[in-house]
Amino acid sequence: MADAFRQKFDPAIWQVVTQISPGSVLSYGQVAALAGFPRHARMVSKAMGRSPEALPWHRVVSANNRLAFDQGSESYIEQASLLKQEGITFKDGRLQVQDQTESDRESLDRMLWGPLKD
DNA sequence: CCCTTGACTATCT
DNA sequence: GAGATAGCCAAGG
Repeated sequence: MADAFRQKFDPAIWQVVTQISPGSVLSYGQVAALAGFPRHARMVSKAMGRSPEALPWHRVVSANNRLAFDQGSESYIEQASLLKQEGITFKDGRLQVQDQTESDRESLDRMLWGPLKD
């Protein structure tokens, strides 16, 4: 079937997105990679849309620290609104997030793959 | 099987 | 920084 891929991909994506802590964000590519599917950034959005549970989808943004939607669109406004509620501000369409993304990524690494040895 | 479509990204002008 | 270009890859026509 065509969903052979989804069956593994979707849950993995949801798992990662759910773990993003409030006030921080991850890029589509990072989510895909953390889920174990490098180079599947474009599939992330579709997987989120197929989630049966409500996900903090607004915490997933483009790699350039901008929202993936066109400014002014319904979705853009909604996502921006949700992010602002979490304390994230915007600088001329640019997402102003202090490298909280990094610490977030590290905690995800430990959570999903356990402590790493040096 | 070929072609088009994306809530993508990296790189080069 | 804005465009253009080229990879990327599953899905759907």
